[in-house]
Amino acid sequence: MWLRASSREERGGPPLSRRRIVEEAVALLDAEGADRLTMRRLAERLGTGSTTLYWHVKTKDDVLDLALDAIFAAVPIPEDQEWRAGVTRLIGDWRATLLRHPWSAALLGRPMLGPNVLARSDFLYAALIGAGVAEPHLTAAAFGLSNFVIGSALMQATWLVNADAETRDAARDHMDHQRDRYPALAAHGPLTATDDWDESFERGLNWLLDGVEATIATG
Amino acid sequence: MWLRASSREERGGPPLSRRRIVEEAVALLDAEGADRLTMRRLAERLGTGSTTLYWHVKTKDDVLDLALDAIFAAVPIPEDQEWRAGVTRLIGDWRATLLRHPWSAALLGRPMLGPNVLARSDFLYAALIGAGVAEPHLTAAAFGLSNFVIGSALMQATWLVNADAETRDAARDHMDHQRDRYPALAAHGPLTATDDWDESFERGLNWLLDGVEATIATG
DNA sequence: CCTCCACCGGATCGTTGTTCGAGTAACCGG
DNA sequence: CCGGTTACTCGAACAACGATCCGGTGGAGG
Repeated sequence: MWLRASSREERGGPPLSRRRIVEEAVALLDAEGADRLTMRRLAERLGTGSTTLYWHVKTKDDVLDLALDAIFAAVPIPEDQEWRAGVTRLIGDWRATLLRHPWSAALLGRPMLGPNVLARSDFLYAALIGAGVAEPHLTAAAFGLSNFVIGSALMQATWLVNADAETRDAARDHMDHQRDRYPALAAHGPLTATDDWDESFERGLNWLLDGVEATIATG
Repeated sequence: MWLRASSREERGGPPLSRRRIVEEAVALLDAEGADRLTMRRLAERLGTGSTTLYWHVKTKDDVLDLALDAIFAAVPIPEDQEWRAGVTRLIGDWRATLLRHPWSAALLGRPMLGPNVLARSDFLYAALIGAGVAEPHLTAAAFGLSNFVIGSALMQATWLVNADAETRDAARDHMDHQRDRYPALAAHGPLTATDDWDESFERGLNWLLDGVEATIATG
């Protein structure tokens, strides 16, 4: 009796569930990064055996897909009346969430079909339609805005979060030593400490929104 | 003598070199995708033992970094006089190369410091500077254009190349069954067969370029 | 002929995702 | 109260991976 398998309390809290697995996966990813996420390590944090996870989840990729969608729950769906304010807020929060979980940038190359992502994409389309954006501008606008925020977050996460200071310094030295080969890049490129990611993002976003807005009147 | 280790001809052509390894890695990635690239399989295609590769290359990540940079050799550095034509051509060829090697999209999350990438980034900065774009618009323009093409290629590679038809159909069904939950998305979103990736890309790119151009006169 | 050194690869280690099958606890109709 | 079904757990094991160790091998130079 007393030698039997550990009770629930000893294993740490509530029973295992897909929900708990995803929660802990996000926490693990936030704390240690993408390459440290292992089914065994994840199970250990949950106080269970590693193979137990496969009852609730089909593969590790499922865990990643679920974790990726889960973080977008933190992106509020705007309620602004003015379309541009709403879209700006959505894209900004979208980017902030991606940067708050830098491991997510590396996962953007997989189909995002979770409910949180779909709901926010639906808002984007609805906001643009409501603003009077029609095809073929509509698809271009939705794609352009999504792709812009994805690319921005991916690039920034790569350099400012995922890359350690050692890598950044090495990159700086690497460019300094080849200053004559890449003159414009060395003088004005990134890593020159004069760049402001947030401001650059906002400018680019406004260029896109200006272009979208210009298509409304003219059709 | 005749029973000794295989001669060079039997092992397949020229001696091993970092150059040949990268060439074969790109060929393997093109043919079978990113998850099928293995040091053992790569060595097999080269007619050598797997551990031999580690003499020419430090880790597998090095192979990926080298392969990623290698494909950008196919992006010509434009010689247009007009800055906008040159930038448009560069970004377009950049995108075409990423889509021709769909595995590259998943690797965009790692620092790109290879000579081919740096040379083309340098051209982008030089073209913008030559056009009269000054800070803070310069960084925003270079970032915006790069991030836009990266995001676009990543998204398109995800859906049209990496995802098999089965996944695409499943996604379509998934959205059809939830048409009431995501009305705008189901009616106008991607995968509705009315979307034209190339045209959408061009429109978004022109919105960005219009915005950049507008900053030249006003400063 | 000998020595050195760039280059090669078999054996091996530790780790990973995933499967198999034997378990156990809780519930349910009788 | 009981027999059996269902939901869930997990140790052992497998195949494949990236990487290292260390003993080779062959050609160039003295």
